[in-house]
Amino acid sequence: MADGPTINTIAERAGVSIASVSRVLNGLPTRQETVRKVMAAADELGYVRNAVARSLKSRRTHQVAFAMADVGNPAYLAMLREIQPVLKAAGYRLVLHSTDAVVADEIDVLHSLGERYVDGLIMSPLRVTEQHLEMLAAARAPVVIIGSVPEGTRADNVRADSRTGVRLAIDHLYALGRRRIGMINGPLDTVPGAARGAAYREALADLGLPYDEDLVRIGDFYRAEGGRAVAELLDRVPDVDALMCANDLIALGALDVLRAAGKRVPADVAVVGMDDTDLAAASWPALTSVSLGSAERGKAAAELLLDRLQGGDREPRVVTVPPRLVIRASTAGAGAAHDDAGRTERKEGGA
Amino acid sequence: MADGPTINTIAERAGVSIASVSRVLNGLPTRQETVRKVMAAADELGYVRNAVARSLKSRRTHQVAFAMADVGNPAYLAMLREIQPVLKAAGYRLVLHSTDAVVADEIDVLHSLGERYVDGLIMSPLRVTEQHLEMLAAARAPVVIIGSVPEGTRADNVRADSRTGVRLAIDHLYALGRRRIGMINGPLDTVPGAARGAAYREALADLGLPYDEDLVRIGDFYRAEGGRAVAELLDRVPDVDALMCANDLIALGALDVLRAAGKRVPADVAVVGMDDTDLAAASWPALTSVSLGSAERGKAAAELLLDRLQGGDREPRVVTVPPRLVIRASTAGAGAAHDDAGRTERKEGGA
DNA sequence: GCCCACGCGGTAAACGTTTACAGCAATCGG
DNA sequence: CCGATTGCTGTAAACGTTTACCGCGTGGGC
Repeated sequence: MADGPTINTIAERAGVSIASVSRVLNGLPTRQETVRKVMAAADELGYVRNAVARSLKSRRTHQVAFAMADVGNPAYLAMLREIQPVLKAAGYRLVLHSTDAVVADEIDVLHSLGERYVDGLIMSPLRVTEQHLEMLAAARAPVVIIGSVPEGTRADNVRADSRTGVRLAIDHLYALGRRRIGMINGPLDTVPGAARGAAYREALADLGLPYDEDLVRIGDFYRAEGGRAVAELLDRVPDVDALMCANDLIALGALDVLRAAGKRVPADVAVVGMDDTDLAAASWPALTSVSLGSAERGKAAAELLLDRLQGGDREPRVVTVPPRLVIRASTAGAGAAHDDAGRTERKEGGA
Repeated sequence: MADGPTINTIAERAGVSIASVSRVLNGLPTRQETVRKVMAAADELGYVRNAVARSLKSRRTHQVAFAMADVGNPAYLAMLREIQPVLKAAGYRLVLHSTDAVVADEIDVLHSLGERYVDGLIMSPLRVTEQHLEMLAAARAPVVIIGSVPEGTRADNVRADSRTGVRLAIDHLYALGRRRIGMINGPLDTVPGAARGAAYREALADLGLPYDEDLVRIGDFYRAEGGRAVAELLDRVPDVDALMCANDLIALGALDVLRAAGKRVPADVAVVGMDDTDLAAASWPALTSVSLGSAERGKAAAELLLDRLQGGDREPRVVTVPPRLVIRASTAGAGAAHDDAGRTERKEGGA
């Protein structure tokens, strides 16, 4: 492999100084003749700029990190799908971190910003601890947080509005005549878990429905756990007629268990998921799901970060993406509301 | 933010030379006293090593790139999920490229290896062109290809065996008594498309079934396209009794269309997908699917690359991951073969 | 015909590390 | 008691760029 050509090799071959080579390569004003010679030499040698040396001098890596809680979670993937092209278009590479929602790993990522291998970071922590906030304040590079963060945190922030989202779903169920509406939630010490639980309670209250502890079960944000929680709920409240699930995976678990228990969906029990992932459209019956705009949030986060990287020191900005209820067969009855091809068309929404 | 501390700042503060600081930081033999002073200074200053400068000098970036054809495709995601932790454990960061299966983009990625911002690359091209091979030969860093590559290519290579995979599926359908077995394939100029098409033909021949052009439809590897192709097939061959789909997305499209056409699955038409993605377990009826070991392939690729990065110049190696048929309700009848929790347990297979 | 301005291009320093080499003190063997 | 060895440490050069600065030659204005 012979240790590729450098700017020096070119300079020698073209008979000019390395400064000139650099200038040509960067398109700075240079005499035509010189440009020609340098270009020719570069071509012949198959020269490619060394990104590392460049970064060292220019203090810009043209890399951005995205720390996702879980590579397996389709909601984060939806973000990733949007983030990637935005960054790419702006000439940034994407470094992917998976933190498995482990706080220590997230802190690690924030700490590693000090190594300066990226120009900025997009992060979506499930839990936000005191330590997160400290590290955030001390961060050596701009950070955009996807998810809610306390008032006054000095970081750009993109939020979903799961409160309104849950509200949309409950109203929908209510309008369908459901009155025994259960909730299957994830851990309450997570940001989304807490928000969704509170919103559920609030929505019931506003509709004049009683809050019944037996109707609320806590599991984890995964399919098997969700199923387990549903089984528990069925045990206590056999006549439940609707389930609000804190995400789509839980809802899939709910479908599994309901089917096994001989309940018809939606005739006996209507099911609503959350995040409107690809799985919602793939399942059968297709899941009604509250879209929290994962894609839009990803896009917004990427754009905020780019803006901050290019622009200067504006005040931190908060973007809130409105939720949207996507109605499918799991609530809308036998009409098999065939929304079909999954991704493709959903282009409304977005602030 | 004040321009973070460098090795120089520490040296000054600790009253030693920068060489000593570097030595301490790298754990090279040093007097206890010196170690103490340096560590203290580093701590007080909140020093973090600059990765870029480090890379420049050491010629190692501790980054590896993964170029996936499509961030949306669950098969690639399965790879990603395995690649990420392997790299992380070895101290490498992951740079993610999405090429949208566009040849020019893939070539771009190969070319950019010359920038030396990564130590190696894992790539999974859908098509392999002459240009790919040229660039591969000239690549400035080790590359592992996931997918088949011509004999004699000097690159590590991880393959699926879709030939055997298709065979498993067809044999299964045959054993269930199906004789009018259709195939919905992706483009024939892709590596997997070609392989799967040929394998289908072969499998039929071996079973003594006639090859009927009307039973084969070509679409693309997506859901809507898959559905369209199935509709076409139904039109020509109304009594088709089984469908071999070239991937799970196509199979989902098939389920959509069959349902709309009033065909029962599997009673009237059995459906087999391929790749055994999460979607297969989520759909209803759950899809029988041929696992081509995406996860295993990802893992193997990462391990090959690491080995090459650490070890020296061994001969290129080819790893083939055996396929596995995962039987679910879409072929196995009403028994609703509840394989449930999606990921979690499937731990067999793997070479 | 001089001086100044201007356009180019070269020299060298810097970015923050790692590391070869040399120097120096202390220790050991003879 | 001296030379050689050993154990640490400091100096300086490199890694491959970008860029501030300076010098040179040309052309124009007076």
